[in-house]
Amino acid sequence: MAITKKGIEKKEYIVEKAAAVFVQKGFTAVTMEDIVEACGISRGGLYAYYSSTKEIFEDIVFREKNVDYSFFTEGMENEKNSIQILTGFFEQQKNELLRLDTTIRRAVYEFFLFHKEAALEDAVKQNYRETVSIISRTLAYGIARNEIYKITFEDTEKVANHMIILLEGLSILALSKQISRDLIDEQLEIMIKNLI
Amino acid sequence: MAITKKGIEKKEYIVEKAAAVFVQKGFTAVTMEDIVEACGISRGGLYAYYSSTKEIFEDIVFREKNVDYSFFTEGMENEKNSIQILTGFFEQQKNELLRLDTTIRRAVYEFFLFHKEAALEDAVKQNYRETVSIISRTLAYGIARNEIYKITFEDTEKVANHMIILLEGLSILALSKQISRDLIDEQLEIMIKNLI
DNA sequence: GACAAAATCGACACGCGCGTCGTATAATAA
DNA sequence: TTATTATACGACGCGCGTGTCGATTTTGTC
Repeated sequence: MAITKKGIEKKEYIVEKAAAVFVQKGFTAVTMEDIVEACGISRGGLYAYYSSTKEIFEDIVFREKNVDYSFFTEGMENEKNSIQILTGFFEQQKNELLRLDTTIRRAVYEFFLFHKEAALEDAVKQNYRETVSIISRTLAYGIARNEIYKITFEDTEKVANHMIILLEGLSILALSKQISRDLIDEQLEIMIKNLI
Repeated sequence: MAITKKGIEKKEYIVEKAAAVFVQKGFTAVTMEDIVEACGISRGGLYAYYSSTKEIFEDIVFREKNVDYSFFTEGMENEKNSIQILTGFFEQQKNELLRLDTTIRRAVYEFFLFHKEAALEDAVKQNYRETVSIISRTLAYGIARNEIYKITFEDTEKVANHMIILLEGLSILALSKQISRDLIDEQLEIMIKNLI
């Protein structure tokens, strides 16, 4: 069987193939039929592992590797300039923004707009909190090094939230209104300017 | 017939009833059947006016009255404080944010995530541009009155964009992660602080 | 009232996606 | 090899949404 490739779990295989479908069509529009087709397996074969698109979708999102924070931690350990660390992070986010239609993230947005799912919600919130935390610590690090002086230690969390919210806003604009690379650059620049 | 209420056009009636369905279920999940039911008319009756949910949805969005800018224009004409004008606008936006699940806007987000529709896109972009413009002018007005001094005349458009993007980000967070009223207040406050 | 035009109805045939289940195939053990 | 178990298949009946179209009702006009 071409399906059970040596050493690859069937579930992993399904999740991988299904992810491509969700990326393209979003969550709501996807049917079990679509996934059967994308996987090249039978209805029965699929139902043996998953009994709804929601189950599959959750699995995909949970398996998504979390954000990699080593960028921040290593930067601070090596005593790099805080502004450089943040700028690098923004650069990385910008690149993701520009290829948002090739990741599962767009489908996740759609999912949350009209579906409630506590488990997924918790996962996303957790991720959000972690990101706020690491940015916040980086800001504090920058303040301590006198590289960031327009905000105080008390502001770090607020400002970290502010940054992420702006990135979310840019995401939505990128998805629905096709904003330019220049606008993104310009906006990220403003954020830096509000720090130094 | 209870349907053709005196003086109300059939299309208006359909649009009104259908809007409630889209508000509740989003765009993708809605069927013609749903709308037939919501309107209390027959399949044939509906198809005489609209032949797809997309057509109806577009009509709803086009009929949505545009944002009311009199708030800004009147404020400036009466020489009100620019910060007060902006704060008032934010307050208004905040209230909308908090009841986003009762407006068509959430469905519009969903629509744009996975559907292309030039006409609708243009309408939304146009609206966006107008909002940037009026905020930008208000900022310039505030700078001229020495109420806003952390930015210059050249920055007004960038900063206006910045504000709207932040509001969009807050929208998404409000929809998917149930942010608190306090967080919104805190974030809007930061925007004001970056001006004065 | 009588007639024509317009509006409305709802039954119908069709296709699709669903979830199931008996059968067939493959893997494992004896 | 044979027996046992796990895995995979796909046909089936079902319900739902679709778009159509002839029949029916309402509206407008003389």
